[in-house]
Amino acid sequence: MAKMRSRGTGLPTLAEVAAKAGVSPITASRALRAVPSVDPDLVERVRKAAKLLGYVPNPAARTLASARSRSVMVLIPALTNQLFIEMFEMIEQVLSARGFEALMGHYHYDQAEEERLIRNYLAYQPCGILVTGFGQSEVSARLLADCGLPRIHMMELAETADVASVGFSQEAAGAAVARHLIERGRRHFAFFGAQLDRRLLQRRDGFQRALVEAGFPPALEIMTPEPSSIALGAAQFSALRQTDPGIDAIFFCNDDLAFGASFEALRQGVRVPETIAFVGFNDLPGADQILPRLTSVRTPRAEIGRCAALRLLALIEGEKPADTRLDLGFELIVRDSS
Amino acid sequence: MAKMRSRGTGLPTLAEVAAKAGVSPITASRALRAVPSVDPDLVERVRKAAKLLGYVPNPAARTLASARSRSVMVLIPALTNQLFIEMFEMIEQVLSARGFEALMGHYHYDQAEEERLIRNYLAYQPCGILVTGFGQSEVSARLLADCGLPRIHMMELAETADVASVGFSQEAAGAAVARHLIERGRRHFAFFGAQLDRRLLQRRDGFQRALVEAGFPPALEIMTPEPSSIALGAAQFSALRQTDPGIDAIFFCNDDLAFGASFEALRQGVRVPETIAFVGFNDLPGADQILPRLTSVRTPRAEIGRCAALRLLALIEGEKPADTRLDLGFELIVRDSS
DNA sequence: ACCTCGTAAGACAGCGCTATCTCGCATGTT
DNA sequence: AACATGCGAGATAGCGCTGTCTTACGAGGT
Repeated sequence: MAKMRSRGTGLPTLAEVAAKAGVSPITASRALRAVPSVDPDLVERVRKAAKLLGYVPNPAARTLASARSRSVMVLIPALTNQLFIEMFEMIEQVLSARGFEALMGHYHYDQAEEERLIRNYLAYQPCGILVTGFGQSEVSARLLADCGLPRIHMMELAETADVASVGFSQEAAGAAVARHLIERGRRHFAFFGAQLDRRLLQRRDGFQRALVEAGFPPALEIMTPEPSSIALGAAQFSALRQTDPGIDAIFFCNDDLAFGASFEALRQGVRVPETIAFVGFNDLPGADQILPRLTSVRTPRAEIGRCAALRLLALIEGEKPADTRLDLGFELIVRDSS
Repeated sequence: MAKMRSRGTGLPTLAEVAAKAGVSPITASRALRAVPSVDPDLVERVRKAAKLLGYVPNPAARTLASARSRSVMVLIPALTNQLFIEMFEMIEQVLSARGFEALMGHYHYDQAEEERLIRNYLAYQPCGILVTGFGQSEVSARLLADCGLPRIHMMELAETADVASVGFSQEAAGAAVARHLIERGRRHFAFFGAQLDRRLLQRRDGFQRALVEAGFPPALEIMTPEPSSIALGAAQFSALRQTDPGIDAIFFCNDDLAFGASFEALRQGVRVPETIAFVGFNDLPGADQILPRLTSVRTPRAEIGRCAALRLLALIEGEKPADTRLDLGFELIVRDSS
């Protein structure tokens, strides 16, 4: 019995479970993996033995033997944006309900870091990939394509039909904001951007295009590559009031910028929406509480996470993808700030 | 050479690297792990070959062979509190700089979920554990103790010297807030709590004790087990104004509650700090921007993450722990709200 | 009664790596 | 010169599990 010593962690091995159930290790393995060709009675016995011993399969051994883990690589630009947390939590929930795990990595909106992450996580032999958007470096894109793993891009919609994507049209969202502000009688527009990732630029493009199509000059762009934050929004707004007091509507690329600007407006006594209208993006918690309550674009991040995870699991299980593009839309939530 | 086929992911194996460098696999393994007894020239050659081929070690094989991974289990109550994100990012940074990885799990402040997580992650054979606080279930505590892995508790300080901890005194922080409010001439206190985890209760205890010691009656406690949020803070404050208009100082267990209350106060025309003083906790982003700028307790979460990770790595490398308790303190940031 | 066939259970090997033991060689000692 | 010593490099085995092949056995056909 020396061969059946427990693992260092104190967890039992499959062999011990098999011995307890009076079957061979292979049968125990099959029973626990729900391989169909096992006698239901034996399955029951093995299950019971496993539960009794507190058996947890060794994922390292499993991965090594099968050349495939039960983990899904999930790549997220940053953890500091609540947006991605909400998306990720849904992904995790769907995966764990089906016995999969999320191997989550975040790269601070940095392509090089994303590339390192992909390389590292590929070594874990994940069974699928969920990745945010399409802004990868060329090397990253090739790594993702060459590994041949099922993969779904989230938050953005693919331009071609050969890649699966779940998200919404960032451009359409930007355009919707423009139309709303025009409808409210605004004439002098600004766009506030930070971080400057791909999706933000798409929103801006949609916003500008809609303005131009309606006969307005393009909006003033206040852009910075630094991360979006409340303090930054306040500073940007303060600066704008100095340089361009005529602006009567601002579209913020993210709610936190809008929050900061709202605080600054209150401080300076600038009246929102009378003097200037604010529209945020994402409808983060607090948008419905701040003064004035913020008009914002509600993005379906949780639903994106859920659908992307479900579709990925379908691909992993060998299903043929029906639609490769899933547009979950967005919703403009009009509140007091516009 | 059939034995040297690449892995399914397209990544090369150690054997391929070794062949390229003209050494045995075992020497390549040692060279890449920086085992001292290898000729520097060979190390160089192996390194070069590995780089050329884009070699990434297979963590499953490594873990299986050595019965120990390079992963550290990191347990966090929730991802929705920016506090823990900041702590986690520091942990990750320290770990990855030393070639370790974080195996992060969050349990929605739920003991049962935490227990499941521990069991699952133990199967990954991590080399150490970073865990938030001391509020584990008995089973979890036993699992953690029995696995014999180096472990450090974060955010809270241990009561006994046999467990390592890095944090600050939540009680002392609560007491400091009480003293500050008393000093500001406040007389009628309330404590707003949500989530009701251990650390929150410690803060409350410190707050109440300091009030009583100064001769005041204990503060009115507005507590709910639901998660802390901006909307909740607004609702709690609104309710309090109805039931207890005489309260002239509130200590919020987390800044988001204070944010919500600040919005509601603005909406209702309740003057802060003239009519009522607000003190938050954690000094989250935005506390310095909101109206009025919020007095809050700045907690050293990033530093806690950094120190905890460094100390854990020291333990993993076999060092004897000097201090088992590391108190990183806190700072009361007095702003306009009190 | 004989054979085929399908199904359930086991045997076997091996995933990619590292712990451990072994060996060869250069160095130092008397 | 004979021997002990140390050190760098290789050989060997095995981590815990699963893919694949093999075997045992009962059912069904003639």
